[in-house]
Amino acid sequence: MAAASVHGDHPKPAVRIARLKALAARHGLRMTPQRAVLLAVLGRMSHHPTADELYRLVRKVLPSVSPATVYRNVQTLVRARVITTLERAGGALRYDPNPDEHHHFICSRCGRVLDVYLSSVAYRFDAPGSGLRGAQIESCEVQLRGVCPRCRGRG
Amino acid sequence: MAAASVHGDHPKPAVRIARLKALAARHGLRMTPQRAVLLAVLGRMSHHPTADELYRLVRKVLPSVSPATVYRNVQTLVRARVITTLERAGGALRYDPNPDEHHHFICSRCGRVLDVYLSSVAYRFDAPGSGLRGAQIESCEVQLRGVCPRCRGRG
DNA sequence: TTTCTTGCAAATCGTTTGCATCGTG
DNA sequence: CACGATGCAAACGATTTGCAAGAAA
Repeated sequence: MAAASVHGDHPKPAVRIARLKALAARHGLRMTPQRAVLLAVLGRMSHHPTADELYRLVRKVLPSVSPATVYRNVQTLVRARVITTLERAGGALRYDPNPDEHHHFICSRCGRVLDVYLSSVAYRFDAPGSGLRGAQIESCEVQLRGVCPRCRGRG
Repeated sequence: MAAASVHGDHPKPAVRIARLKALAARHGLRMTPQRAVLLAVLGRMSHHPTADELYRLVRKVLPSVSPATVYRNVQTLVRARVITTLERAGGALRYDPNPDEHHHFICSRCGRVLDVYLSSVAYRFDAPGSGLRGAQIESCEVQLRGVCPRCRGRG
């Protein structure tokens, strides 16, 4: 679990965009102008946009793009594991363009979601017999909740 | 973090319903017939229903109940911290009637969500300077993902 | 030239709201 | 009796779909 890269400052947009495009290509996705712009937008993004947010950003570059195209494309990208969806209920679906393994912190005051890098996560089952005997566990995501630095600063 | 109760088998419905009603009363919620039935339905439930699912169940007992009433009531119950919402993106919002502290396992094959009881969760920040310095962390939920026992049995 | 993508418009799904009425505390 | 709760119906936002035309590979 957890990689060895330097966190806190992310790679440059150009690098991230190239990574996303490479991932997309590897999965046999055709590189249309719409998709290229979408990936460029995603690669420049450090937060967790909704599909509609992405649509509006793509439209700035390709004014004739259709919402359906963006909505379909983000789904395609999720299916191809180029990006992921944020597991946050309520409101519009949010996407996560950060391909590095990470966890999330949700501010209970302002709702912001911050990426969190944990170098080790350990847990123990309370009652080993519960309901998971025989399950195959593949991944583990931690959601921390609390008050973000910005909100704390304001009292 | 984590309590000392026996898990794996849940308390009887009658006990759980009483607990939910007590919680509701403590928050000054009026006990209408609709709300009583909703709580009874919730207390009998071991999975994570959508509001619509709850509506259909309540309607079996109170055929004239309105969807709006059920939708409003589940929200009210969440606000009063009688139940919680499941942090699962996509599709309809799901509610969690289990008032004990617990975590979740999501089956990547069938989508089922199982309650998981962990007696200890430990983690360490990778880069202490990241973006959380100054944040106040209040809770930590773990989402495990993998293949559930039932799906594994089927290959 | 085959197959994946797009744009458009309509449809759908889940959820919320305004408002007059009702009933619990 | 006051205020919270209900039912109804309409409104709403987010997302999905069918389909014909267009363009990557």
